[in-house]
Amino acid sequence: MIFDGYKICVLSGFAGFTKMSGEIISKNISKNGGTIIPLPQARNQTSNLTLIIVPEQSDEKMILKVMNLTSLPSCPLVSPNWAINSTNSKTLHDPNDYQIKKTELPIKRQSPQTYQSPPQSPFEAYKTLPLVPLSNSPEMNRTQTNPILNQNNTRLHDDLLQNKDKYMFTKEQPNLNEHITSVLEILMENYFLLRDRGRGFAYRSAIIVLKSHPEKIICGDQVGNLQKVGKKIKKKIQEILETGTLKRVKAMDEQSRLKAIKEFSKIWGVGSATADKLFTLGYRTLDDLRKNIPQFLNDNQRICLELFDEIKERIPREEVKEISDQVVEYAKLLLPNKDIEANTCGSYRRGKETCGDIDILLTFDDVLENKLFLRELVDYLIEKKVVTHVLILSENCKKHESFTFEGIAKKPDGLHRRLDIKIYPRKYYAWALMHFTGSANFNRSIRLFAKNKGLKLTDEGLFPAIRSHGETICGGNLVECYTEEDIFRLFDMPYKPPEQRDL
DNA sequence: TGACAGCGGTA
DNA sequence: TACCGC
DNA sequence: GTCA
Ligand SMILES: O=c1ccn([C@H]2C[C@H](O)[C@@H](COP(=O)(O)OP(=O)(O)OP(=O)(O)O)O2)c(=O)[nH]1
Ligand SMILES: [Mg+2]
Repeated sequence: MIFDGYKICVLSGFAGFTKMSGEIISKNISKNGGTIIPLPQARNQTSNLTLIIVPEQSDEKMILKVMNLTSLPSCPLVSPNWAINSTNSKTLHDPNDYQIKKTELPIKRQSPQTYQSPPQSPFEAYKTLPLVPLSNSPEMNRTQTNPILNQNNTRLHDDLLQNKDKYMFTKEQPNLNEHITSVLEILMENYFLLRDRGRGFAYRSAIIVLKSHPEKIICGDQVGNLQKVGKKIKKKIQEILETGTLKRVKAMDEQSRLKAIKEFSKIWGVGSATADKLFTLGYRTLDDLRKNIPQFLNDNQRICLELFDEIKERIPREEVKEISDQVVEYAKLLLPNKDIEANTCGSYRRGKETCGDIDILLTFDDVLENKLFLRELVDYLIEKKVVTHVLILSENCKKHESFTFEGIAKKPDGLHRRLDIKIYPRKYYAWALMHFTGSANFNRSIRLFAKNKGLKLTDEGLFPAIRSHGETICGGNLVECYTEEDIFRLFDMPYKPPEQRDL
């Protein structure tokens, strides 16, 4: 193990080095024999540390502030690239070559290890092979396995680790038009709440286009002929650029009906229709609801009203990981002989600092033979006081292949948090991972792309879509994919890391 | 003038 | 089918 | 609201 004996503290979350990157590096160091010392402990025993990994762009002042120390520790400060390159090449690189500060290292230069050619990731191997072209041609509806994807890769992996170097430092392609989309999003939400689905869809489509636009729009004529942005929306953009807001939004803010509906619909299980009904019954605020709980609210809606103040809070990334780790630990305890692949998805996987909920994907073989597993896991989590409420516990009734839990969990002294667990058999891993990583708008976008090619993309695969009057009659699986890269390749698209799927 | 992603659960 | 949420 |  290349990092054997190394005690390393990883500082992240500043100077352009994200916490997610820090987590990935830490995970890799542990996997390769190193010991990660968390910051709180590291503070008290800096002399015990072999080295500290700090952001490439950090300086002394920032590091002192993050570590809450008055003077720099004696151990070397090393760039994350040291760990990345070492793990990638499976040889220990000399930390001296990666020092952030020029202080001489007490570490002695290691003699180079016996050379091993770095094992190519399956994805790398595909790179040199010809792409399988997509087409609408009728041959497509034959169930066929892609010979390229079929070659060697049956091993699942946490692609977060596999692709770390691909995106850890890749420049994010952030939404350059947030100044516009943030306003349009309010409009979109309002229209959906008012059940004006037409305008809701219109703004949603335009927002997706604007968020993907590689250029910041600062003047009206830059809009040009962006898809889905027609005369009316162009005018709205113009107004936003001039005034920073929209008269239409201001006017809507005055509507007491909309204001109340918006409030009510934040409760899990309460949508626009129920919210509207509540308003008609005379309710105006959440407190009105709490004082006099409407009879027609079901159990789940009541639970989520009760816990509203806690559930509404966003969850710090660290806590998402803690609860995930708990859930996964119990899952593995329950099926000790299974090789369970666990991924925390949703906004967590996309690298967000805070998340609306916790989305856990569990994958293993023979899900069908373990129909009762999710039920057992949930019972176990309830017993262990991790899960406090069950909202939905279901098995995919038609085929009994995938399973979903939606509920509420918390850590011992923590707030109540929304928790989703999904279980899929291995053959759906890549599709389910992509689905559950989102974002929802990213899914809409790529699914529409597939649809326009005569295909149907779901959490279970890519299928030929033979449609008659909106009905979809589909044949078998189009192609097996084992990694998200495989899926992007199928679409002939460059791989997009999760953090760039934030549409 | 229909579609705007595609799916499962609940009532 | 309407509604709701992932 | 926008597009095919
Ligand atoms: O309408 C939806 C909602 C969700 N998803 C997928 C993508 C999404 O990323 C994932 C998890 O859903 P969630 O509602 O938790 O969204 P999130 O992206 O994790 O954001 P948040 O931070 O609000 O949880 O499920 C969809 O495909 N369609
Ligand atoms: Mg989520």
